[in-house]
Amino acid sequence: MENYSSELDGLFQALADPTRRAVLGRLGQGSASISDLAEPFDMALPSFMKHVRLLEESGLIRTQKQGRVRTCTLEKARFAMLENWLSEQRAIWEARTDRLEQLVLAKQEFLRDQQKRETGR
Amino acid sequence: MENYSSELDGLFQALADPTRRAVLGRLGQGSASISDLAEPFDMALPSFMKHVRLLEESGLIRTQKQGRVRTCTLEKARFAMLENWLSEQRAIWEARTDRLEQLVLAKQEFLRDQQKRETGR
DNA sequence: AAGATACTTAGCTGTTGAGCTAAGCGTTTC
DNA sequence: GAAACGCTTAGCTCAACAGCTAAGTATCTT
Repeated sequence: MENYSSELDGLFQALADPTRRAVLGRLGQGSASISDLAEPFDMALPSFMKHVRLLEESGLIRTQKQGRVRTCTLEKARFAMLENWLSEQRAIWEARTDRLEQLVLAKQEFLRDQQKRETGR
Repeated sequence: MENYSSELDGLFQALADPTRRAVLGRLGQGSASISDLAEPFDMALPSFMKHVRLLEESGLIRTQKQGRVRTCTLEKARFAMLENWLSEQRAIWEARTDRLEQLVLAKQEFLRDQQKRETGR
């Protein structure tokens, strides 16, 4: 039962490796079998499989086996979670800007009122 | 001398931890000192410092010390690198769609030509 | 049925990550 | 100048990660 935060953990963790990012790139061009995916990498198959499993656990890919071949597919929808997190961050920055604007506006108002008081108008 | 890929490694690695993401959120509201940042977390200061250092190494924050206080600032520009990577991925997907379209178009053309041959026109 | 193929499991090694405590250092504050 | 403050360093533990080899299983192919 993963919550939002630990899903993000897994997502970013999965992306923090060049092999796995390369696999995602490859899968962006279309589904592929494990050994097709593994071929470009100078790595023992069991090592490569670990990357695939991590990617699957993070939700970035789906896999299914037919006969002796396991086919991997990109789960494009999962990328929305990243966009979403980025938006959240930006929203925080904007909120701060809003607050700054409010401060500035409040100060302007104060100064205007003060001037009214001083000039009697 | 970090290259693009290892910078991404560091970036995603830095984001793959809830404490660090929370710090980024906090810094989105404005700069803060180490101890201000550390206050919400039930963690020894040296442990917390490691997170800060990782964030700084990833380029997501900048820090500077005045007197005994170190102030941390969000490096918003760094987030563009994420957007950029996401765009790259999307571009790959789109390229694939283009190729599919070309296949479909090629097939249509083939069928049209074939029909011409069969009908003699 | 034998052999090749495509993973899969088990288990080991070395490195990195996340946390801790204890103690140190430079800067205020009193 | 002593004490308090705000980090900082050093060094330890435990878990997770990235890689390996060796051997196993299930599915084609011949």
